[in-house]
Amino acid sequence: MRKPDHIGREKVCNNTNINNNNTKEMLKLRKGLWSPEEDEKLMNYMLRNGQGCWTDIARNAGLQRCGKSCRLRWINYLRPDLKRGAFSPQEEQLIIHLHSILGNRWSQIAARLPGRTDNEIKNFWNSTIKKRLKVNNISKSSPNHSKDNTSLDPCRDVMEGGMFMSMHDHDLMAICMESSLTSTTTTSSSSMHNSSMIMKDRDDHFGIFPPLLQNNITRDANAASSLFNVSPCIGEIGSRGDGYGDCGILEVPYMTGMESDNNKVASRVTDGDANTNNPTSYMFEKKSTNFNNHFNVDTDGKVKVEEVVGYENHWPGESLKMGEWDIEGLLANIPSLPYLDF
DNA sequence: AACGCCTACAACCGCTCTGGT
DNA sequence: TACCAGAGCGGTTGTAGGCGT
Repeated sequence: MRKPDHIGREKVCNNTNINNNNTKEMLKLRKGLWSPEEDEKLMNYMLRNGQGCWTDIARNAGLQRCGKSCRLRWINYLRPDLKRGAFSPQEEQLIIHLHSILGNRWSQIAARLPGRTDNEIKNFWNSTIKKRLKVNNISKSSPNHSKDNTSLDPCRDVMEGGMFMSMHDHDLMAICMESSLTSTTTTSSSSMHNSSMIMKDRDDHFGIFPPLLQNNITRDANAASSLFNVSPCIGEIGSRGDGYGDCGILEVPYMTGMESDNNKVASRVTDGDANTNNPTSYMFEKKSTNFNNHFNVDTDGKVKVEEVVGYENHWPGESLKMGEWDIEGLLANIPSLPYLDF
């Protein structure tokens, strides 16, 4: 990409961490691109001495760089365990998947992609994935497509456009699951491409959780099922008569606690319909004692969403922040993570 | 060939967090 | 408890190189 700045720019490093008494030293600190010589110095020092105080490393390695700059260079470029090159499709999907759960927590996402750095992932997201999703959304939002008045439904737009909206960081969340299928639909797996699982908070902020991408629906749905402690399925979601109905959205008023919350509705996509082996059926199971308040199980055993329900374990005004979630715990249980073949 | 626009990504910047005193 | 320094994080910027005209 950019050529190394061999000449070197000697500027004052604005690192606020630098002791103000070291003004003379600061004036010598270089900024900008690293030269091969600097890389070699830092690499050699790190391999000999290992990681320590970055300010000391910068000084002891004979680098006219601030510790912060050295740290960044090591982490993002020099580290021996870095995996160079383009992101594989698997990595890409995992990034999308994790981003739907973690948001812009690049370091946490990077921690689950061996050999990749947060900076790399962040750049990849901002330059490639974000744009691609935007393009997808625009192409799906053509006049012909949007003349359907249900397009006013943000959930539908988000899902059909394949666009990702960041999940609101706080408030209660509902989970929506979209399927272009109905119980009577017979489809190939390709018909599931636009299926998404949406999280919605009470302010109608939506976020996909997780995004169900082409050819990955089973995997992602399994991830979701793991997060929500899913048990065997008993029915297939149908539709309801309101704005969400056409796309078969399941709305669950509150999701929390993940493992022990009795008030959640399990959801899952299975490899086969319980009756028909339809490979693309959404299956739901009652996890709540209030299940029948929210869903009707008809004579065919099909589940229909009837109404939004109250709260068993959490009163309506109670808010929950993403930060309070046990993200580590959640991610530890995602069965789809091992699919990455590193 | 020259020019301009676009993209990818390295690096910077500013902020928060954390641990030590 | 307050303060400080270092580490770490996420957002943003700058620019080399690719690509189209």
